[in-house]
Amino acid sequence: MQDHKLEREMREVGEGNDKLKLSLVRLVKDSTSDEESELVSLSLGISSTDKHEKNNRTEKIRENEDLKEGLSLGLDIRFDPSAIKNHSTESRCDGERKEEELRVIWPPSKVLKTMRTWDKSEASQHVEVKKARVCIRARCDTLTMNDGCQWRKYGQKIAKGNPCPRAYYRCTVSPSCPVKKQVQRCAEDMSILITTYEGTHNHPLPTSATTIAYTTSAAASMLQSPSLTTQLGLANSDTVPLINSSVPCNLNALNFTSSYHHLSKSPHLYFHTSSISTSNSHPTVTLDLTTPQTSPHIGKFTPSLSFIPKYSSTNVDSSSSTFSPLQSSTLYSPCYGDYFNYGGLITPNRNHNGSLMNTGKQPFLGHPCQSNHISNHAISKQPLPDSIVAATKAITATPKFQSAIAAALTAYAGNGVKENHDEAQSAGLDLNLGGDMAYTTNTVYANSNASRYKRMSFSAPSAPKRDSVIFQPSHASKSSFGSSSSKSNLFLDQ
DNA sequence: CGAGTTTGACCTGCGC
DNA sequence: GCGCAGGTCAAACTCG
Repeated sequence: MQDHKLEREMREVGEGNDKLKLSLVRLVKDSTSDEESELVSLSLGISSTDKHEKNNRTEKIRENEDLKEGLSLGLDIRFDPSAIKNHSTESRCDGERKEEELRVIWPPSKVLKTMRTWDKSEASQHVEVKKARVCIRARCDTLTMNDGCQWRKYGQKIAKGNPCPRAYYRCTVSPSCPVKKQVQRCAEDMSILITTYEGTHNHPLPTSATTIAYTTSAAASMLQSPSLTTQLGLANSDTVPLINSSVPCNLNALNFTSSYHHLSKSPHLYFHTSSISTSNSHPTVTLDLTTPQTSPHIGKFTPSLSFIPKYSSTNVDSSSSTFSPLQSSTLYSPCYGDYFNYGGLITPNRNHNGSLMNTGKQPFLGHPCQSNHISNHAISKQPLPDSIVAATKAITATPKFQSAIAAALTAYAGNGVKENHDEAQSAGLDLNLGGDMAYTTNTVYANSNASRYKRMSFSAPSAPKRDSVIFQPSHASKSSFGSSSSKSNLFLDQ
């Protein structure tokens, strides 16, 4: 009976991707409303008119449509000193005002120049917002991280102190989009890819891109938080590690939408290995995703816990309405399998949105540091190993897996999101981003009418030890997972 | 031929 | 003012 219900829910989720997305957003909103009284909240471009919309079907439909089109998210920081000033003190009961207040927008770089005459006394009190950046360090074997956006390389330069060239990319989703990013390998550890985002997308994003947008936006917003920077005592050239720091800030978006509830329950965010730097007139939030999650605060919350997908090969085949990892051509990536499973896509020789990069026959002439990367042809034409297919089937056929997925999804997308949400919380359930996020993003891909996303998918040569599913409750003391497991951790290794 | 990359030249900010 | 370094431009090039 119970299993039957779970299976039905699984199918519903498979068929109703939009439903899940809607549910997730509703979940986000619920969480936001729960915490906004005590936290500096980040709307991150998501409307928070939660109290009104519950009974407003029109609003839901519109919201759902917004999701289909992709959210307009980015490192949005509205350059409004007064707004910043009032940011943490004003009442947030008015959803519209909150949205307007919090969806801050970065000025284009050229506008920034003209803003440098802005009241410097004001600027000295707060972290300078004009060139705030979000830097993400992650182990990645590919040229770049696939963040769902469309980028065009416009320059490459050898930076001082690093033999690896720094590549400059510009967002090309919209011709006027000011967002840029820099990609560079870490000099100390070539396996670490450092991606720095700067600017605000002024266009709707593919939903897959909203993931990183959430993160960067949240981080950048945190950077803008006067309260936070005051607490940290940030000054120029300061770099403040947030490890073990009990700085209360609501970085909900960092957790992406999937595990949002988790943060909502933990007003204090403990960065595992992140820092804020305000040096070089570039206030920068660094999210270090290269360190194993052994934080002593693991019992509380470590954003990277939810940030790091452990179930890397998740994929949803909407056509067959089954939840089947590796079923499509979207496969494990050595990069995103570890840290950024934005749909399980990697683009070793493509740009970040899958359009051809360094197209075709042109040999890769980059720096030797990059030469060890897998070539496009070597990967993209590699057939899916039978072992992976077999593993996939084995995984998906495992009752534990199905139960776990179903239970987890039920908590998010089942009837009565809030109730299930609370149940999941009470059960200590942390639907780890690995499964959840991959599901979300792959849902997008599965439903996307943009063929370019489908073209992005390709087969990786192997997926060593990555085809495991780990649903890891964040509160170790709590137990019970779904209906089939009494253990707090459920590991479904193949 | 269009899209995208490469790469040397150029621009800009900053410290001395 | 000068030099350095980061960042950007744009012509040349490759590829499908």
